[in-house]
Amino acid sequence: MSLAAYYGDFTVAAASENLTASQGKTLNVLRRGPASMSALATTLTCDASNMTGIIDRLEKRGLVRREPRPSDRRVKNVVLTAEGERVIDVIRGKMHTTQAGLNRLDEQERDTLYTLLERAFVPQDAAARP
Amino acid sequence: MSLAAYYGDFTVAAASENLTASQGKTLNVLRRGPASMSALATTLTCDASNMTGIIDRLEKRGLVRREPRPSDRRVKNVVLTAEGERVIDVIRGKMHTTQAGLNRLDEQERDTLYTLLERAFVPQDAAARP
DNA sequence: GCCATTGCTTGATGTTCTCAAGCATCGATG
DNA sequence: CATCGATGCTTGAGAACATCAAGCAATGGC
Repeated sequence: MSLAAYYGDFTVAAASENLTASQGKTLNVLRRGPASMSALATTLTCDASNMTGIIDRLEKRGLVRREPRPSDRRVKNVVLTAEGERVIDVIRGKMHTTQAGLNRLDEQERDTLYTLLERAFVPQDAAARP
Repeated sequence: MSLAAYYGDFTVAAASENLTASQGKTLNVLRRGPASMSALATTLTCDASNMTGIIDRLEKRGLVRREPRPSDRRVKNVVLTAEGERVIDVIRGKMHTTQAGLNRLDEQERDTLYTLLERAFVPQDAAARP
């Protein structure tokens, strides 16, 4: 199935940087900007207690940083470090299959695809380009 | 990101039937017909030893059956049981978000979307309709 | 100040995932 | 045939992931 191809590819690319799929997805979400633990959990549709462990491991490797949010001291803002940014860029660059797949379409077709996906699946949020 | 929405939805639907995402994906693949352990592992981009455990648990719940392949006694063919078919149908029916998203497109747009996805991501296989 | 709510963490339990190792079968080659 | 490399699956160990219940700290309304 089409979408599985995308995720399989992402998993392989993430693994090449010694990251699990969940860690890769988390970095990918953080590319858009800092987010609280609960916001990450919501986006990745998992329990908040789950994010604690994932962020723990990413932080231990210096890819991510927990910062307090002054306006609400309960909240931890998770931020990509420079190294984290580098790693997620490398991963995205390595997604050969997806890139090759998208290259099979011309520019106008790619635009159409993105527009349709956006309308179908993203009610609230800006579209992310695979 | 658009594709994450699809999988989040699938995860929730699978959980409502007390299945994990991996178990749900496995049943979903088997909808197309029986497959060997290694074929499943390839499709789901994971290790063969991984499938053993997943199929073990699905089999214990009667959703799936291992059958020997007479032409090659090393191979185990994994087959959906009637109950397994019922469960995966329920799950697919529960994917409200995806359904609602696709309903936001008219028929011609859906066709375009499927065609583009197919051309971009599925070189070898028939297209699967989400 | 009280108290329900929210945000995050901890601990327990089961599942997933990967790797290395193992056993059985197959197919080809001598 | 007999052997031997390759293939299909399983097992076991160790890490990560997932979910739930419980807990603590901070918040905001009363």
